[in-house]
Amino acid sequence: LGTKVTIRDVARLAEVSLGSASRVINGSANVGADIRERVEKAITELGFKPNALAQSMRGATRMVGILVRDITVPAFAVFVRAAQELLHDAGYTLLITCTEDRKDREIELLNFLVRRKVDGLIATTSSEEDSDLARIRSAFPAPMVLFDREFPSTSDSVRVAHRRGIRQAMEHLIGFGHKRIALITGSKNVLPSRERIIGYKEIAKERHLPIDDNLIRSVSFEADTAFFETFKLLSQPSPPTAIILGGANLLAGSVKGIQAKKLRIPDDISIIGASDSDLASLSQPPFTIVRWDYKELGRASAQLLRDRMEAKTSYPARHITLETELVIRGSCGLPSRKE
Amino acid sequence: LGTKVTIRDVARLAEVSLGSASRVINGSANVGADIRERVEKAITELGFKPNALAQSMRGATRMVGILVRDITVPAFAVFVRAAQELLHDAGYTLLITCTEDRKDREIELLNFLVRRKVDGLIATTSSEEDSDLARIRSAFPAPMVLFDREFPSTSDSVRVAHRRGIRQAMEHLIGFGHKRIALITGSKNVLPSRERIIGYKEIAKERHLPIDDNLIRSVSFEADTAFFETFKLLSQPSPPTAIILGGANLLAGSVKGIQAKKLRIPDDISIIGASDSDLASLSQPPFTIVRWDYKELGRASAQLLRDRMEAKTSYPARHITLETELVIRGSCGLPSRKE
DNA sequence: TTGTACGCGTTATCAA
DNA sequence: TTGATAACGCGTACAA
Repeated sequence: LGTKVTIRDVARLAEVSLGSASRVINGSANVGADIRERVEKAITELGFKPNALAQSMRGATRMVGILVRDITVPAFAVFVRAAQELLHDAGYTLLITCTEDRKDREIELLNFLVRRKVDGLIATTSSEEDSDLARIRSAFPAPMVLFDREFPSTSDSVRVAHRRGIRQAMEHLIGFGHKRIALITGSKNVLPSRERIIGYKEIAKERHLPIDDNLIRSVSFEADTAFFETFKLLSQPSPPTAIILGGANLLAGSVKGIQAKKLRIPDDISIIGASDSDLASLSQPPFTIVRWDYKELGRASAQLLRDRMEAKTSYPARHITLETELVIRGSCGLPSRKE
Repeated sequence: LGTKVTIRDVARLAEVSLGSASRVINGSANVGADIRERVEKAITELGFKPNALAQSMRGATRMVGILVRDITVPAFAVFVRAAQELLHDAGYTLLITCTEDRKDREIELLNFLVRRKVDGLIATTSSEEDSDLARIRSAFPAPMVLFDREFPSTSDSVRVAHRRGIRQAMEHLIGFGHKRIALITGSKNVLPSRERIIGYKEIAKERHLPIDDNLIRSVSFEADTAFFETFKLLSQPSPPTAIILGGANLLAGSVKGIQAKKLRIPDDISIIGASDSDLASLSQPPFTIVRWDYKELGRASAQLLRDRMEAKTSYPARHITLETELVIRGSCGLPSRKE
C-alpha cells in the first residue's frame, strides 16, 4: 500500500481522468468541487505520493548540488546546514557532495550533478588554476554560486574578507611586539590562501617587518598539515614567536604540534586561530581567533542561488563579501624572545 | 554543448538507431565494432551525459537516503562520510537529511525520500515510541538500516554497546572512590539513552551505590542541554563528584557549565565524555572518554544496506553491535568531597 | 546484430 | 471544467 500506486490508480479509483487528478494534486483552480473531493479521497485512501522522478522529467528537479571539501569539518557543516535550511524552505533539496580536495573526485562529482540535473550549484573548488576543472565549471548547465572562490567571475559569489582578517591578526600580534610571525594556510590555487598571503605581506611591509618567506606555509587546509608545519616551524633554529592559522580546520593540528614541542600558550608561543570552535572557545586559555560567520555565509549563498534560479531575466553577477572579526581571548601574549 | 543533448542526438550523429546507442552506452555485448566506435565518437563529440532521472525511471535510482539528527555534530559527519564513501564506491549516492530531532521534520523527510524513490535508507529516528513515526518507518518501501535504534526489529541495524560503555565509565569512577555520579544523556525514547540508564542502574546496584534519580538527567542530546543540566547539577546542595556524559555532542556544553561554576577538572569534578573530539583530546587536561568508532559504524551501516539492496532473496535481519572503549586521560580524579 | 516501439509517472496542451 | 494525448529521456522486449 502506497508503494507502487501512481496517479493512474488515483484517477481510476476517483473515476476521473488523468488530467483531473493531476490538476487536483497540483492545486489548479479550474477543477470542480465534486471532482476535487473524489480525487482527494482516493489519494488518502491509496496513500498516493507523487513520484518526484517523473515530475522532474517534465520540469525542474528542485535539487541543488553543493560541493564542499569535507563535510566533516564542523565549520563547513554549519555552512551546509544553513544553506540547506534556506533552500529547504524554498522547496529545494540539497545534494551534499565532498571533493576531499581531489581533482578527480571533483570532476566526477560535477559530472554526477549534471547527470542528476540539479537546478543549481553552490561550489568551492579545489583549484581555481586547473584548466580541466575550469572548463567543467564554465560549462556547468545551471546557475552556480561560488563559495570563497572567484572563478568563473561571471558567477555569483560569496566571499570572506580574509585579507583584512589577516591584518586584524597581524596588528594584534604586532601590538604585543611580535616580529617573527608565521602564517599557515592552504594552497595558493584558491582565493583565501592567496588573499591571506597578500594581506600578510602588505602589512609586514607597512610595519617594516622583515619578510621571511620561510614563515609563510601555504600547503593545505588539512589538520595534519597544520601539525607538521607547526612542528617544523617551532623546530627551526630561529622559530616564530607567533603563529597565525589561516584555515578553519587548522587549530587542532597546530595545538597538537605545540603540545608535541611541550610549549605553553601564550607564554612560549602566541596563536591566532581561524573561525570559532569548541576547541577554540573552551580551551584554557581560550584561543584568540579571526572569526567569520559560516551560517550567514551559507544563508547568503543559498539566497544568491535561489534568486538566480527563480529569476526570469539574466542580470550581472553579484558578489557578497563578509567581514571578519578579531575575537580577542587568551592565546596571545608578549613574544617569548627578543630578536 | 553538453547541456541538452540526448541519446537521440548521439544516435543521429552516429547514424545508428536509438537502441544501438543505448547498447553501446550500457556496455552490451551484442554490438558491432563499427557501430560501437561511431557511437563512442559521437558521445565524446557531443559531450553526451545520460540523464540520470530518465535512467532511474526505468530501473533503480541508485540513491540512498540517510537520516541523522544534525550533520553539524562532527561525530555524525564522520559517520555519514564513512557511509558515503562505501556507498559511492558501489555506485550509490547519499541523500543526506537532518531531522533536528523534530517529529514533523522527520515525517516530512521520510516522505520526501519515498517520493524521491531512494533504493535504501540509513536512519536514526528521534523517537522509537511515537506511533506516527513508527507507522511511516514500517511502511518505508525500501530496505532500511537502523543506526543505534531498534524499531522496526525486522530491519537490519547497527548499534553501540552503550550499556557496557557506561559500565566502563562507572567502574573507572568507582575505582577513584566516587559515589555520587551523575549521568547526562538524551531522551528515553531512543535506545542509547535507555541502555545507558539501564547500565547505570545495574552497576549502581551491584556496587551498592545509592541511586539518586535526581542524578540521572535524560533530556536531550543537544549541547545546550548539557550546559544547563551540568550547571543545575553542580548548583545543588549536594552536587555529584563526577559526571558521565552520554552523548557525542555533550562535552562542550558540560565544560561550559563547569567553567561557569569556576570548577577545576579533575580537582573539583571528574568528567567522562562520550566519543572523541578535538576538544576531548587536546584540552588540558585531556578528557577521559568512552569512545566508539563512528567511521566503522558508518561503514557497517552502508555495508548492511548494500547487501540488502543487492540481495536476490530475503534473509533475516542482521544486527551489528560495536563495542566501546574507555580511553583514560586526565579528567578523572579522586572525589573532591567525602560523603 | 540492428532497428522499432512501448512503457516508466508525470505535466501540459488542446479539443470538447 | 473535463478528458484524451503528446511529450520528457531512457532501457528493452520483440521483430527483422
